[in-house]
Amino acid sequence: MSEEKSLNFIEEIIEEDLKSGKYKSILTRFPPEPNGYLHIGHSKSICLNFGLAIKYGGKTNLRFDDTNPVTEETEYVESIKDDIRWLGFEWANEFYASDYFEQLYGFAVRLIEKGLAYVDDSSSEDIAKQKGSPTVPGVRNQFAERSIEENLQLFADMRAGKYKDGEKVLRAKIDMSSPNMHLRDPLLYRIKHAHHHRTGDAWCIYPMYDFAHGQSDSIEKITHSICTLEFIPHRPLYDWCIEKLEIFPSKQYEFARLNLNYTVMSKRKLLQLVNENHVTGWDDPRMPTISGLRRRGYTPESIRDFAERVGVARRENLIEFSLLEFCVREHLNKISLRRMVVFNPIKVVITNYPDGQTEQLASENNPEDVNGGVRNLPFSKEILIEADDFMENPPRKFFRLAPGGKVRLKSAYIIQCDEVVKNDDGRIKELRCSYIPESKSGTDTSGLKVQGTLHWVNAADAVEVEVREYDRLFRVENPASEEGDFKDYINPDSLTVVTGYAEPSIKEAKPQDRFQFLRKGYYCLDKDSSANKLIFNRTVTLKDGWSKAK
RNA sequence: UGCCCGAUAGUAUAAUGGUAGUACGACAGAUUUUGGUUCUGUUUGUCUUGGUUCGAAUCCAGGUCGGGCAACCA
Repeated sequence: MSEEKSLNFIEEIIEEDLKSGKYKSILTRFPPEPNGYLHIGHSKSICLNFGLAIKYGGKTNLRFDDTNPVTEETEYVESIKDDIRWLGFEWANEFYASDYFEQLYGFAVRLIEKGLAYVDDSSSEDIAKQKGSPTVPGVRNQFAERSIEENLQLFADMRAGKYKDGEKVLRAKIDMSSPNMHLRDPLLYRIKHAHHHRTGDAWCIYPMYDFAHGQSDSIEKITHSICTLEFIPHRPLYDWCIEKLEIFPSKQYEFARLNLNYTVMSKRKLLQLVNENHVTGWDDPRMPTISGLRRRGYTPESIRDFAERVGVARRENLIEFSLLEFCVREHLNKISLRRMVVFNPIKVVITNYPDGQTEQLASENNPEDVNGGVRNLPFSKEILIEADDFMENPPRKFFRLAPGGKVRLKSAYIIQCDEVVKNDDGRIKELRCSYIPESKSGTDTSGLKVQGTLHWVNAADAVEVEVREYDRLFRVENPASEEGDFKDYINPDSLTVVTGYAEPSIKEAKPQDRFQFLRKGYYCLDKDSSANKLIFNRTVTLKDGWSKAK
């Protein structure tokens, strides 16, 4: 009750708009261009737009901003819808800017009729030149003097396909000396004889972003059109179009996009990583794409929590990856099944355990979940433990196994190391230990206290699995801002493949299952798995206080 | 040397003229059959210079620094 969460600046605007009666309810939109996969940065925008509508009882449209047929594909449309649904959001309507092409054409005609737009025959080089620079005003050319009738005819001819790509454009007539470059007679329509993923060959002229986005918002009666900071200078043009066309006044608000350290967050760069095979695809678990994070084992809940925690403001930011890791650990800790997997095994022979005997020991599936149940672990004379968990000459505060020392095997017995058997080359062959029969987990009457508890696997039942351990994709915090090519900063060790020896219950793993490999990290089954070869992705390690102390 | 946006602990984000708070990180301790979890504590901050005011992170002015803007991309 008492914890009143403060509002971000957009929520403040919305609450004010609702309170003043400006709107009875709000309508937002998420407007991706279908030219790539969605990434964690988009998830901030998705959570914001959908989250706002949920919070204030409004609705959100999904609108594909598909005004450039050259780069856009249906494959991307499908992946985007999958990702949004997976994140847990439902859109009120699925729209496309291309749905409005006819209407947009009409808007352009209206502008021409008002003397506010003209057809320009200049080359793109000439247009750029005439625009001037931020410090030098632009100059208007003779084409701006064409009559309304001529412009109407020319624009109709553009649509009819009488001209080649680049021969003509439609421009707004605003102010060639505006300090805002976007107002120096911006292009409204260009000719592209290209096949569109939805309208096919119906059109050969396509509206530019600035003539499509705001009007699409307006057509849908979007109340709050939320975009990123780089569109701030577009806002006067957004408002200009709406004002001159006298259509529903949607309003644009800008927030700072999400940046995450040790990765890149631009579709162009991510596409390069895919195309040049630095990763295996858009859903490579090292990618910051939503599909990559999903395959890596991230949960929608953790990503939504992350989006909530990073906040919404207007200043540039670079979020630490550790925050994302915190969010996913927090969720996975609650839901994942505990399993024991040894990565770098050494054999332990329990000398006083009866030959040929195997017993089943129950172990909780998840100590965080009282209803999680248990599974059985076979235990016998020969088991495997982690090589790291034994040291012949341990430093102080080493809570694991050492010659003469005692340690608990998780959910099993306390053992004591009696002898280290080595190969000729001096490497440890096996540890010979004795167990304390009355120290059995749950019925321990030994009275012994040990400092360490180890994970282990019964040697005879160990299941070999492939484990893919991922590390950050880049060696530097902000690859995009480094000198030279961002790809020079790729971390060569972002993927390490190891073999794990898992307890037998791992064979029941299903694609949706999430595991905590005890004392190691969180893992999930990868889609590359087959019946006789299980492959796990490491989502994130467990926090490790010991390796830091060393 | 134009215009626009921004600047609060290491990183984010609050405080809306009246006690600078929260989260993550880091560090220390307690608990623990995961060196995990949980719990407790500690550390570190208003870019700068003036002004307005009883009182400024907040308002005003100058400066500094960072980002954006001159695609027939979105």
